[in-house]
Amino acid sequence: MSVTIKDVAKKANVSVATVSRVLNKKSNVSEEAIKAVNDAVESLGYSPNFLGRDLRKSETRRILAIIASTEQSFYSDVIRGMEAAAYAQGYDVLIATTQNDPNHEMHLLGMLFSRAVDGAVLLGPKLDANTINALGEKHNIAMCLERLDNCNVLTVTIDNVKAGRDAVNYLIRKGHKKIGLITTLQRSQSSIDREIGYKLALKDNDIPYNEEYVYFGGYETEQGMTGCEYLMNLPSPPTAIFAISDMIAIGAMNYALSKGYRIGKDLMFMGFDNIAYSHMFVPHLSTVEQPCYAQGKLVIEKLIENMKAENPDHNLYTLSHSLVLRDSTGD
Amino acid sequence: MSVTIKDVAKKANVSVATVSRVLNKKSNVSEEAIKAVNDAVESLGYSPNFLGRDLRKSETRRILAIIASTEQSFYSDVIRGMEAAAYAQGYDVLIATTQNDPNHEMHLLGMLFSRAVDGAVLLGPKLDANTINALGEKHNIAMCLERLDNCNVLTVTIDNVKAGRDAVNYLIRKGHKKIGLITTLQRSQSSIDREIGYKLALKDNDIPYNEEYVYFGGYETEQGMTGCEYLMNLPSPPTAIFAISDMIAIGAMNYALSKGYRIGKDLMFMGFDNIAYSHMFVPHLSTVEQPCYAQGKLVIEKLIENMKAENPDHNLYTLSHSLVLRDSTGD
DNA sequence: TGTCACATTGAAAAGGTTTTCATAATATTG
DNA sequence: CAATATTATGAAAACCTTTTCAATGTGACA
Repeated sequence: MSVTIKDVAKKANVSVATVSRVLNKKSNVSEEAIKAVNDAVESLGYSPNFLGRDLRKSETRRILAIIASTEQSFYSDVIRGMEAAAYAQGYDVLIATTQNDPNHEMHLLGMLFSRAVDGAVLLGPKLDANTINALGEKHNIAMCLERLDNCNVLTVTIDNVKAGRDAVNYLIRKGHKKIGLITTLQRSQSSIDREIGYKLALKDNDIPYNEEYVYFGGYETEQGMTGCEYLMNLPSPPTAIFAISDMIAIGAMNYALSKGYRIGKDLMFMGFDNIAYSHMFVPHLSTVEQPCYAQGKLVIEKLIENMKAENPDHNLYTLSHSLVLRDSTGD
Repeated sequence: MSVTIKDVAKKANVSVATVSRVLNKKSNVSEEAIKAVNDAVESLGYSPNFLGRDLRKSETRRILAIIASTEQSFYSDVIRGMEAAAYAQGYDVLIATTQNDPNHEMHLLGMLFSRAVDGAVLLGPKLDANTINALGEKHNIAMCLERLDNCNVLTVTIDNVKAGRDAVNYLIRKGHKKIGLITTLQRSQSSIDREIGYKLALKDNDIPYNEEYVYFGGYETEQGMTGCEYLMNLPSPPTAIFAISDMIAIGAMNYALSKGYRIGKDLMFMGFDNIAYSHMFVPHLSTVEQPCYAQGKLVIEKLIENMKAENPDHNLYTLSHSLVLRDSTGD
């Protein structure tokens, strides 16, 4: 049916071994044979069957990146970083989405167990730490952007506790004492960590923690609006709000705008992620920026190292974040 | 090294053929054997090697979606649709990005030629129509969201000419005669088509086409700002602006806001795509909505049909769009 | 001339599955 | 009871590569 290495061999009047050698640019093959093979490949329109090749080599040179969905545009820089690192070493990166379904996440990891890919990177897993630990024992798994408590699988992330702490400390330094937090009900470790950072910053400044100031919503802008509405309708509303993502912060600002609050003066906002839109909104949003590209690049480099290593590296790597200050904090 | 079907067979005291039958839920195998095999699989932690399986079956049940990058968040609904259709038939969808590099696009298509996937969907190809036509002759390729002139490859899209025409006609119906267009220098067929629609709408209403009113920029919000600045500094500036994407429109509105134009009154805006942010901005953006999920779903259904078909379907399927009217057109 | 090193080559094994084919055992039919 | 289906099974072929191993041919060297 479709043209195989045998057909090429026949046409070029050489053995399949020689064809393989030419195709893989091995030494010890005559100029003559090289030409004959290349001509045959060309004229037959042959492309090697990766399934046969990969089976024989038991290696695919493909890495699977598993993400919840492609909606969060800030994943795109992480993926660019992953691709750059992978491509530099002759690997391809494939992306698959779980739509937040842990079962589907497990299904996708099946591609790893069944050797359809050489490794997998989880960007915000839905599976629990125990499960991932168990899988990490036997397979090439890494995590990126999101760490998991008690998970000894190679991880590249930022220090979300410190990032939250820095963000809130900045608001406090701006003179605020009543600081709202809009976070998510659906707990990812990063949101938990940012919340811890929030509390630590209060403690740093001897401001008592008030659970009324914490709103639990979702990742959508709408829930940012609702969160802001809730906070501003408290008897003693906050004068600054830290949202654990820019999407949420943008929703929150939207509500505040519609109610006539003067953002950056009466009410300050700090987001997280520095997504493209965060400086398109008027007023521009202050936010915490994490090194997306660098995290993606590093996790792939480490993962590929692990593939070759005797003793895989199961460490946690923490890259550094930074504050980006704009209108919403009066900067 | 790793556990194979042979190990399972040995442990279960049956032949590999029987193991395979159990694993693939074939009939004609005794309850006894089923149990023995399942127990062995469990105790050995066996998962079948997909490379062996796929090679033998010459089928992977995987489809590759090739996109420029995951940055454009509106791809996410298309992908959701693709996944739903694929999953319903036991296929997986893998995503790979080209970062707008046609060479990389070709490299990724290599996975199709080399049978690492059963089919590929191009969402906004960077390759030209001739190349894609040639590839489409021999391989299972489809296009989605973006058609290509003179390309006879299965395509699912909307009628971008009509969509542009509808959008601009709406602005005209609102009383505008001086209408700006912000489009992109980098020509995709959809942007060309929307521009054609723009011209047709003018013609529909006997408004002469004025090339001064057309600004060619990029897909970023920044270029939307620049485009708006250019248009509003014309001797006789437009009173309404159609941008071929919401990102651009948001940038444009951002400029207009900063200059104190009253959006929806002095100056109207119409975007394209109905991205999540388009109703988060104040003022809310009027826009053209295309059925992303439905397009993704249909293209996969048709592509899978084609895989089984004698005579593959190379038609163009056009789904319908709609206007979403909000503040920016005074609605 | 004989020996050796080296370059080039092909036959065949290996990688892990599914599937075909033949066989044996059992059940059904007349 | 004989003849025929039916069911359950395993051996081996097939899928397409890469790689090992042995073999051939060539040139260099003594």
